[in-house]
Amino acid sequence: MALKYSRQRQVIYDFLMTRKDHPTAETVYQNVRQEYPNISLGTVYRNLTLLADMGTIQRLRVGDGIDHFDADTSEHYHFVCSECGGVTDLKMESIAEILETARKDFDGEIQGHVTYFYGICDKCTKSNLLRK
Amino acid sequence: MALKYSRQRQVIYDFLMTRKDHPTAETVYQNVRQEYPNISLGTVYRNLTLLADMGTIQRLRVGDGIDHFDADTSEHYHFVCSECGGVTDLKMESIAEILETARKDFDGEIQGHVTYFYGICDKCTKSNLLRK
DNA sequence: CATGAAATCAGTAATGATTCCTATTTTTAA
DNA sequence: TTAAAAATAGGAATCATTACTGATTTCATG
Repeated sequence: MALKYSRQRQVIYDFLMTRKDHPTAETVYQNVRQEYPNISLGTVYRNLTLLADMGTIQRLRVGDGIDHFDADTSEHYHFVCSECGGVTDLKMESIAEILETARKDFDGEIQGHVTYFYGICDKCTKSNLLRK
Repeated sequence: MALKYSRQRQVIYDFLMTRKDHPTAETVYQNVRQEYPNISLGTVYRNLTLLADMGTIQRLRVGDGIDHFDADTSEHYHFVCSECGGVTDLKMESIAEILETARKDFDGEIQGHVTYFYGICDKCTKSNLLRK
């Protein structure tokens, strides 16, 4: 039960901290494999889940059916590009007040909310212009 | 390309309209099968996707890895119980203003947002009390 | 430092939701 | 009535993720 150190977990976490694009488990695997050639995909999944359960990292579910991971656990929001599928950070003031709005007329305990925004990212908008 | 009537699609949509608990494809299948015994699961998936693409129904992704469907396409929010996994409607005033908040400092076009709330539903809270 | 129980691992098989494929059936415009 | 287009049933395939297993690593304790 007690957590023991593991080189693999360290490498996975270190890698995730270098990225701001919220990679998937597969992407983490492909990258970590560069310096740790025989790490297994199962180990990547297990450790990402472990880290997420501990609250050390965040698991993002943005509707594309694939889990994304984020080493930044501070309150912030995400934007998903409908064209390239990229997931980026969205710096904005807190919208935590929507919790109060939701609680107004609801029986049951509202503990939190998940919000993400979607549209077309800057990069895709620009490359679309070039294409015309 | 042109849409043709299909009895199966009709039955699927009719069933979905009777439910307010946002069933999954599997649940739709199990129920529709009662009155239409040899409908196939693939047909249910195909039609739910078709209806969602047309905007006739809504596809909900609430983080449990299974798609839920809702015949109510009006603006409203959803609550997911962390205990029983149930998805229920949440009557609350519009929080569409968070789009403006998000647009303030973002390069790229924000078209919409997905928000759902989570916690413990009334039913689970009450049955938890009984258990103590 | 040695050691052994617990944790972790690599590799692979299994799972589960969803999509794809194909031969057959249904719909519908002409 | 008929034939092209759309839809279907049934089953195979896909893909992200989880589970299993025997080997390896970690680390508290002697």
